[in-house]
Amino acid sequence: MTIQRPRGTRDFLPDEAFQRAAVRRVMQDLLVRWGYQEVSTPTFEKLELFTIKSGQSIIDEIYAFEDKGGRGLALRPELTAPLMRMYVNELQNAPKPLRLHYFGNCFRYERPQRGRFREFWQLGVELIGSEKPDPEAEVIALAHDLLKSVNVPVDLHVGHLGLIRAILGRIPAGDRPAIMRFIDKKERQLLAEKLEEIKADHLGLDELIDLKGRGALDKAMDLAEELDRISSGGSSPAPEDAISSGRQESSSSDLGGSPSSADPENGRSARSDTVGGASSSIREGLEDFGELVDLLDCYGVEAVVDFEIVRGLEYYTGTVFEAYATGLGAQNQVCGGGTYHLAGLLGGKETSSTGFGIGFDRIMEVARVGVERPSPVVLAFVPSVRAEAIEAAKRLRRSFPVVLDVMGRSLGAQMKYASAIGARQVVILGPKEVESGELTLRDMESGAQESLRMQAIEERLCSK
RNA sequence: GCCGGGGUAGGGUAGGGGAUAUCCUUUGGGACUGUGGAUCCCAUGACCCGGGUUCGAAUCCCGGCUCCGGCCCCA
Repeated sequence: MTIQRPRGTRDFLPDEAFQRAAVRRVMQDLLVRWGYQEVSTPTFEKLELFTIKSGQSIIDEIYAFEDKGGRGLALRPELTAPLMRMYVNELQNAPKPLRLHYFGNCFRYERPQRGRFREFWQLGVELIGSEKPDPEAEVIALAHDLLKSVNVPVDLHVGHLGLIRAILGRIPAGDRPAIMRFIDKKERQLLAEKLEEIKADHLGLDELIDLKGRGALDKAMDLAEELDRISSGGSSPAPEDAISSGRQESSSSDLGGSPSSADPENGRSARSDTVGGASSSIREGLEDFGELVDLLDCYGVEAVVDFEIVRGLEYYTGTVFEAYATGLGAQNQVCGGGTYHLAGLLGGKETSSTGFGIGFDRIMEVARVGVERPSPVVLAFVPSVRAEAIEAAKRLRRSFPVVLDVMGRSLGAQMKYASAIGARQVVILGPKEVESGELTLRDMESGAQESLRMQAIEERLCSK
């Protein structure tokens, strides 16, 4: 039996490889036009880079291994963390903001299905150094334009995590996993029951995640103020607490005996000097978010405000967004991103960034760029003038792709081969041509032939 | 990790407890060494893997691998 490729990996034959390269080229051209420079990082990294903020369930999906020196390594499961590692290592003193883009393969040990593979490609950007509405709008508009440039029709949803995190901060840590799960699974009935059970139904969580489209923002503001009133006097945890506790709950399933650092009580006492400003910072966050939505209008980007977007990543802090392609079945999310603080976690100066990743394999199922793979010109020759044929091919290759027979075939067989590989033009070289100094150019579709000098052939075929 | 459906030459297929496994296509050669597509001839090439039942398994049974789709999960 022959050796099969590993599960969840793919071979890309010439047609598909060409299409992928064409789509990639269109998108990368656009990225460069927006001033985002390409960078690339290693295929494998230290395992800790990916586990630093994650629990066991995520580690289970990583292709991790030990090298011969006993180092714990991992094939990268995504590219944001490696990019931020690179930033912290080498680019912290570069002028801000930093506009970077990447295209690379990633690996996850998952069950393959449509639009999901064990080796897959991501294209994305990170704008490092700011978190104001302006950079966020730029990044979201860029994501929108990128998808549009390759004719991927999408629904774009933008949300904000500030308020939902504040509300979760007031729910006992042990109940959060179930609640997050119900939100994610869109189990509204179960969510409502659970909120009632733990007497959290007055916090506005279920109302919040229902907020979509026009007017959602104003209502979210109302909810924020209401939240303020309910929690009379300084019991609101700072956003950072909500974030850090959010991390713990999603990464471990046995919260019963988990460290009490996840308990808002601790965070509260440690941060008692900041509590007064906490809820107002939520309002500020929402105001910025409103400005972002206005800016998207300026960019001509249609986006649905959607407070149900929570994203799986724990390091997102404010604005988040996702794009869903129409007509892709179960795996229709093709793009996701938001604003996050990762540099500090990786040992650098705290810096905020906004970025997104596009699932390249998923968009390839619907992307169209309208270019066809060109086939080379065949230079067919009579064996007696092989040396001259090699010389002629060398010259013509400066202008266009040329292939020469290497099978010792007759002229007729070379013509047959040219036809089989779809060559549109054949240049014929034999003793006659060598003598006259003019080559024969044959159009394979019409069968028309003419004698031309080398330069004329170059000009003719280049202009096509 | 769970559920369902598949796996016969490079691609597509027929068959089916018993003889050399069917056909189309592709590939290489030839008819045909100065002009392709057609036709003909020749050649190469397969029962996913392992175990079981059997005198005999590609066929039946079990396990595995893998592909497709749906869950779970999704940094």
